[in-house]
Amino acid sequence: MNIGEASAASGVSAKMIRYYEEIGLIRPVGRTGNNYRVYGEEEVHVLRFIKRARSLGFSLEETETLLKLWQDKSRTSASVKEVATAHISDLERRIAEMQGMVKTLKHLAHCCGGDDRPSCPILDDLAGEGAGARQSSTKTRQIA
Amino acid sequence: MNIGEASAASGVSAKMIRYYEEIGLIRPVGRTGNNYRVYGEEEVHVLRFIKRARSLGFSLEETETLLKLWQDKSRTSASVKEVATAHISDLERRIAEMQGMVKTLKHLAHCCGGDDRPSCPILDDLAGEGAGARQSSTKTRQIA
DNA sequence: TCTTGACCTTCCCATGATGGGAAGCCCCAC
DNA sequence: GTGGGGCTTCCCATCATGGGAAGGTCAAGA
Repeated sequence: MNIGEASAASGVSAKMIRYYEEIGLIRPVGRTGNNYRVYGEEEVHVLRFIKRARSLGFSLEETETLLKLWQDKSRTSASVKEVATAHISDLERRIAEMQGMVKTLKHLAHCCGGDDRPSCPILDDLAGEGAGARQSSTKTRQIA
Repeated sequence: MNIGEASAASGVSAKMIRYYEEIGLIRPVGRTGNNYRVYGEEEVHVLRFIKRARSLGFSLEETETLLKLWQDKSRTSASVKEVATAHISDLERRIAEMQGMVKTLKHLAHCCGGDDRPSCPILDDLAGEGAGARQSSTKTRQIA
């Protein structure tokens, strides 16, 4: 299987497959006489694992950890769960941060006429001249 | 005011102030005889505006747009609101994406014993061998 | 057989926003 | 005058991904 076929079979771009090999996330595969990389079902399986981990928001570093745990038959499920729960916490932290932004922005947008006049509470807030918006704004500031 | 004082007064690091100047987000300020940048209250006000916009998640490009609108006395509040609502939509899309990840991950973590045994539904899912988890997984895949 | 197009290879560059750090100049206080 | 801290510019790193150039290779069709 060429890199293009492995890419199609795994959903990982050829560019990324080479990159993953370069950074040591996956092992270098064999080459044909013309220097083309050759992939088998096992390599595609690994690539799909990576793809799936990435789609769940795991970083490449976390993905590497998970990949090693996957291949380590003597792992404990606790060690895997630990990686997952840490990632969940990180996601939830970022979600809360963004929700704080949304809350503030929605309030400001709600207060903004959205008409032809220049007067705008959104800009007033950004300029530090916000009247009542400073309440949730301060909260957002603390988060960010 | 030196760049260090402007940094302290605005909350923007000196490094970033120089960077913002370099990319044209803020105008180059005057220099003293020893080539030090000199800032006044107005520049600090602009820096605080940027800081606040960044803390609400606006990109530097969006921040530049907002900054220009702020300085354009003939702007319409509608144009400002448009930038804000587009950003809200973007935030909400990213939040939903991450919430999908969290949902899937929590389900998997819930199914994982987290004990000394190697059997792990989390790894099974990543490996594409998930039994029931494929339900919400598929959803996450569509989002990501 | 020759050409053409679609592969593959490596290498360099760009993104977005920020930080780290080196080398060198400058100023103030002691 | 010396030391420490501030300023300057310049280069590099992050994280994951894509774009594109230059060159080799293969397969199919004229």
